[in-house]
Amino acid sequence: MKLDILTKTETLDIQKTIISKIRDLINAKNLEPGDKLPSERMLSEKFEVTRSNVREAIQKLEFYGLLKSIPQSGTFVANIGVTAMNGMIEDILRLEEPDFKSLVETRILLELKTARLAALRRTDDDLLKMKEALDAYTEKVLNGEDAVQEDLLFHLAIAKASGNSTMNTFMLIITPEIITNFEKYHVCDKDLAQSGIIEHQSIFDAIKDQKPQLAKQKMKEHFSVLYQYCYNI
Amino acid sequence: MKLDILTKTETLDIQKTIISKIRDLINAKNLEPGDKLPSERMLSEKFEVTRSNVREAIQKLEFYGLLKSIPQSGTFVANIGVTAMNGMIEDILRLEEPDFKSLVETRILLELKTARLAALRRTDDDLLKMKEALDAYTEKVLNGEDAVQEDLLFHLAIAKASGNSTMNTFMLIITPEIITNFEKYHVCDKDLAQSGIIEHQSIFDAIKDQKPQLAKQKMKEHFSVLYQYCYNI
DNA sequence: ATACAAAATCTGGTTAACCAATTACAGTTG
DNA sequence: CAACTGTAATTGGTTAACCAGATTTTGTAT
Repeated sequence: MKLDILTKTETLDIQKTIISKIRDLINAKNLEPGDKLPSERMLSEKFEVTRSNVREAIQKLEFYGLLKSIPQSGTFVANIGVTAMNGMIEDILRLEEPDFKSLVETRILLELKTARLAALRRTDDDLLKMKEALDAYTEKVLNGEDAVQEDLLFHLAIAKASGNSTMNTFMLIITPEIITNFEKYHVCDKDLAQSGIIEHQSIFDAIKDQKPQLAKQKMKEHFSVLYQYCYNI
Repeated sequence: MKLDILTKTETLDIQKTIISKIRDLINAKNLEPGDKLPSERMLSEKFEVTRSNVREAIQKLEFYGLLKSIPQSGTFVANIGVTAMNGMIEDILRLEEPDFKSLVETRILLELKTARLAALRRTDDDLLKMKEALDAYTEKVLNGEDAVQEDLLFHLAIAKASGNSTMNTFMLIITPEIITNFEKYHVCDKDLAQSGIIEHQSIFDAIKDQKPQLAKQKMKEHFSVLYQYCYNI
């Protein structure tokens, strides 16, 4: 029986409350970029929460670039004005958990772009890594084994070859969630994997031959089935 | 004079070392999805680091969906096989800090898409919020004041209206970094802001009239100057 | 031998004390 | 009076002890 351990949702609610209180405080005190916030201890006392709670809230705002903590000195308002600060905190507070449709939509957007960029920028080393991932995938499928992981690694190899570190990071962020949802909705079939070999090969060839438009086109075809599927869930 | 406080880079290096040791351990013990890792205390002893260090490393791997901590029970390998696990950890370890070019490239990709989606999906409430942001921006510019924040909030309002929570989150993540770099490289001029009024209005109208292709086109024109600029840095 | 119950142990999470660097200020000196 | 210096208070970060729930082990009765 649960007694006093807070659930993840409750913890998140506390965090959101603290964040909005920090926003109110910044507005009330008219703090501008570079100004110092009250210390963590004072905030925890003022808000009647633990210092850990305050720290987590600050770290979240730091992740979104709104605050900046400096050791043995204090926490400061980042170089963003109050207007943007208020707007962004509002957005952060209202952020929903990503739904499957939104994930797939974003993945396709990113993958079409990374395929195109990879065709333009891939190094020989990138090509080698992609070939390895492609071969591993092909072998698994031909053996009739599950190849979801190898599929995924081939796509991540393309993202890396795109030379865009931001898109690479974003792909890494959404990939595990995509996998989880794939398994939940049983998206991947064996016959899909079979046709996947040819499609992957086509994408690889286009990138190898440095044909950006073709690479994008082949990636689009690769996703066409998935796209339809996800819009019907 | 610095004595024994570690810099942020050193802390990050320790974290990367721990992450790769966790990967080695998973491989050595052939841990599969659902299997339990040794406790944080054991790991900290085995790796000869503090438990805090181990916790941070685990939390990072949890962020990327590779591990899952359950209170009073243990840390478990997520539902991702060893192959994908190894590949993703390799990618995570090699992740670079995002460069400005990569940020702008990604922003443009996202904004073209969110503009299009917003034209398709915007609610009346979305439209109202966008109008408010647009008016605030216009007023500032006409008064000859700096309007970077209002500019940004208009774009974030579009991202929200796109109805895609993942893209919305990604926009929030890159926005502060974009601002910082804008200020560093002095990207925004006053005359840019002037022409920005007309461009923003065009984008807004297209979204209001639910013309996705036009919205995308107007957004593209809005970014054309920026695009050229950033590729010359 | 088996089923069940109770206690000891182990777990991730939380908290409060502690750390060293910074900062503010009072005191001192020229 | 100004510049400097040493000391005390303040800061975010770190650590070790603690918490309560989960797990395993042990003991007991059937």
